[in-house]
Amino acid sequence: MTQPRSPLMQELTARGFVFQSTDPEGLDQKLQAERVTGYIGFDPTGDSLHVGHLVSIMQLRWLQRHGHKPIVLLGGGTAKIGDPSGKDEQRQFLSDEQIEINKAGIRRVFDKFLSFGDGPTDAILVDNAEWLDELRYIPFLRDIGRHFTVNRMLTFDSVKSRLEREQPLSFLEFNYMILQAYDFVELARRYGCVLQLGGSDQWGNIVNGMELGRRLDDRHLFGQTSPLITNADGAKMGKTAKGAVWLNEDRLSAYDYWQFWRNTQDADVGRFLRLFTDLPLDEIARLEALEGQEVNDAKRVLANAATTLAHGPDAARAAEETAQATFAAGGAGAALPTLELTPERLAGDGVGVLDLFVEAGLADSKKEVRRLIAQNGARVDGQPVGEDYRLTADALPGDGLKLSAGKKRHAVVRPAGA
RNA sequence: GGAGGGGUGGCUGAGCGGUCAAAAGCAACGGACUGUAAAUCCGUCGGGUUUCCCUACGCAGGUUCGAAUCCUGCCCCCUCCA
Repeated sequence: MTQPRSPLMQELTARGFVFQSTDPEGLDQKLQAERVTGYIGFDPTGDSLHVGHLVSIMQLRWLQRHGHKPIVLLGGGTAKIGDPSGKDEQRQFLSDEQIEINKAGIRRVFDKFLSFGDGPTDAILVDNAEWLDELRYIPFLRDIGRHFTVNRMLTFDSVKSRLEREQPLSFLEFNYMILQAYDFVELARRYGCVLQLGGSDQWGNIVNGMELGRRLDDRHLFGQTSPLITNADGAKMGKTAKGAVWLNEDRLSAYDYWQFWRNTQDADVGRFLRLFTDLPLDEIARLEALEGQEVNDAKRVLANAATTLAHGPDAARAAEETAQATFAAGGAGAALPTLELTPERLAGDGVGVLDLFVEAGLADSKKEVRRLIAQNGARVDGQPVGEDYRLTADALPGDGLKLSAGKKRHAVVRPAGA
């Protein structure tokens, strides 16, 4: 492929967002010639998005920053069906109420990354339930269904893999790709949208939409996918002990989010800086070249930049200060999870370690605390404690004590009201 | 509809009357080494009022001193035949 000339394509290519493209040259030319409207679809199957979605989110952000118009398409309609490409199990049906809750949560995430409004490059959020819920079956089959051959549909990976593994594929799910293809056409008609982005698993769906647009309206639509992002171990990124790394503050604190990025493996730092921050490429190149202990500086920059995007500069700064106070100075930072204990609880014998650690969220069960203690991993104010340790009122200063489970997990206990 | 195979801990997957809270691997957690990295090594890995008790091998019963293991019924999945 020749070097792209449009700023957007240069940016996306240099940062590693581009995997496959239906017509790279054509898209590049169009991007130079005019303002392009592009979209990515998100299924509102959860009330937040996680770092796995970040590659898509960042692409929409770049689209907007380079003067084009992003559409966030929420699959309120398709969420009722479930994308068969995922796993073997059929998708759970979501209630309408749940879908509304999820849409609101997702909208909150996008508010951080895009600017919405009525202007020409302002992002808009659209729900495909708007047109899918009203579809009439026979007209849809006649107008849209005629353009799909089952023969072809059977060759798409999402379907093929199901069939090959002899996993059931319901007719309901079989329709997903048609509806997604139809979404693209509908967005093209309503908003002049000509570009669909997505993960590499969406290639088939994207191509379908593009072709449907050509057959139905003689439109030239473009599609482009991004690579599946794994970490240097080859594991899908964004999985931690507690599950997904959420972008909503109420699912994952800004401090934990910051820590997630701070703990990036050395080998991933450069790639992640390019994908998940807005930092200039030459700056990233400099950070990427750091070696040995100095890569920690790059990780801190990564954590700050990524946290600023998702939670704002204040939260990022607070997270960094807490990390600094906790790890470098061995103290306790303000953003650590905090357990408050009432005077009543602290009276007399006080609170035992087992309860203390469980309540502080550092262990899931008392047994786990026992295990921690047996392995010397449970510390109060930096000192290893035994199973018989009890926290009493006079042992708890007003500014609290630091509880630690292992070297990385910390919390603070303090008297209530202090 | 008929015949056969199977449902085990977060996942993969052994066990097929007692010594089974259930091998092994992965994941996870703690420790050592480091740089809040990776790799490596050691340890842990259902819960509790912890020499004992509770819950657990698809669900519900039964046989037995004793069942993840045997029997009956039900649910679900797979294969072959129709």
